[in-house]
Amino acid sequence: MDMQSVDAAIPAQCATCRVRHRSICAVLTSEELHRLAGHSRHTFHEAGEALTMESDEVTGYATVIDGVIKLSRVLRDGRQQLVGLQFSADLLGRLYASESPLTAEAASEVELCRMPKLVLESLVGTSADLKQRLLDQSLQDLDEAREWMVTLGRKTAAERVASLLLLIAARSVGKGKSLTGSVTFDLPLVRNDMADFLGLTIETVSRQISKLRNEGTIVISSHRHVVVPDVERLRRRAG
Amino acid sequence: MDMQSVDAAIPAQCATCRVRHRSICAVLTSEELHRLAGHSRHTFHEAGEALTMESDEVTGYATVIDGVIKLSRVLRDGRQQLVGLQFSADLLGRLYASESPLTAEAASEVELCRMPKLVLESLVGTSADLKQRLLDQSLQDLDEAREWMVTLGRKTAAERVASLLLLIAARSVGKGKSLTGSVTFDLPLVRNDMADFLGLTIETVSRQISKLRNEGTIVISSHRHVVVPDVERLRRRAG
DNA sequence: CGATTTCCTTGATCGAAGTCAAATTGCCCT
DNA sequence: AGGGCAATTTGACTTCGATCAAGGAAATCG
Repeated sequence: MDMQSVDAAIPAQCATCRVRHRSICAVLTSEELHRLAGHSRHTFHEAGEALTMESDEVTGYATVIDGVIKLSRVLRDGRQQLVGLQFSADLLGRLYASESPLTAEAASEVELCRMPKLVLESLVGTSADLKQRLLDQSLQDLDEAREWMVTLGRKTAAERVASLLLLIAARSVGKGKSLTGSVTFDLPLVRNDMADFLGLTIETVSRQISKLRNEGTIVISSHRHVVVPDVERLRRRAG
Repeated sequence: MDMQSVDAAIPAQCATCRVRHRSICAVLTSEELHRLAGHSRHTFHEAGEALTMESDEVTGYATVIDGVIKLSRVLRDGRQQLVGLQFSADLLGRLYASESPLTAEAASEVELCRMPKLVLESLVGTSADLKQRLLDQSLQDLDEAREWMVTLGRKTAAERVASLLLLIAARSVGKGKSLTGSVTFDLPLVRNDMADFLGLTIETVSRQISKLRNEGTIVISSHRHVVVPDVERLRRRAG
């Protein structure tokens, strides 16, 4: 078996996929890829579009090709809390749940690769590698959720904002890469979303950003573009 | 193969185990049980004893036989946040981590069934059922962590205390059982632990408990014993 | 059994973040 | 380029929970 034939065996739509080597598809054999690709299709969504509502029946999963997705929960009286962000290559959807425990909403323009619920689930049943990958991913998501519990429970407003900037900075440079020196990125969230992620009000978020800007920890142009001249300094501000 | 011979094949120490049918051991074959039991031993710990420290090297996992364990993270300046509780039958330890991301401390008297890291991990590699079970568990832990993020980010002090009482009440009646009518249980946490779980101070927790007591939502005798005459009413107070 | 320590409650005051209100900025769209 | 709208910033004031302080109830121990 030479490389040529292996490559040829990959579905056409997967061969050009930008997240092919970082998504769950990275652990699938070409045969498994075919099984999945035969039922997959790409969809496009604009910022603000709801992708899944709390308590909705779950009909499928999706890999995030491009864009950022907000995961949130809402209390009966309307108070909202973001509980996670999903970036490029992440898998969207609560595995095995018949109804979604969360609301998923596009924070930016989003491209998804959707697949039917049962197709992915049966693949999990037959591929130990895929199951392992999903286990690793959910353990890491759990670590991140607990880390964020510390932010929500014990940090000041300024520390929370700094923590969020760090989190987004880390994602924007790419998973696994070290975060040092200076970083530049665009915020995928509007102030309101930041407030909902941080358990604060929009006014408090704005004031804390101004404070970080005034003390030189960050430089902001046009509300969305952020420059962090010294990541270590921002990290100290994050508590 | 008759039932007698199957039962006989179970390790002696497992045959009398109180959590045998609820812990990860429930999905193991008798052969796998033997592999595990050969390297397992029970340990006993008193309230307040540290079981694992943040950044400690992880040498093993443990099933909680009896008692309650606090999982926490501490900021450099000493602020502490509980990020989870582990009850009877739960598995203690972050799978695959070489160093613990959390501190684990006994909240009450605790009995553990300890097993070496590599023994469990190799069992996960060979048993699809075990891997599935661990995946299900970590997905559920993630759901709970996110649920708690809502509590920490968006609820008032009174709602947080009510939420914690509900969480403990649900665990005390047993997983999967419905929680309605009236419930009675003992708090496994002192006020200080409650405060650290809720992102509040001990004084605020005490005041909110007094408030819930004065309005008749709960009845408390001797600081630890709680009666909830109407669970639905407590649920409304939890936001 | 009384002494000591730890845990819990309650009161008085303070401060960080929330609320209400009013600019200001930037973006989209003819 | 200008008008309109949504997002953001900033200011004035309020409030909820933190902090500081004291006293009371329970568990622990000699």
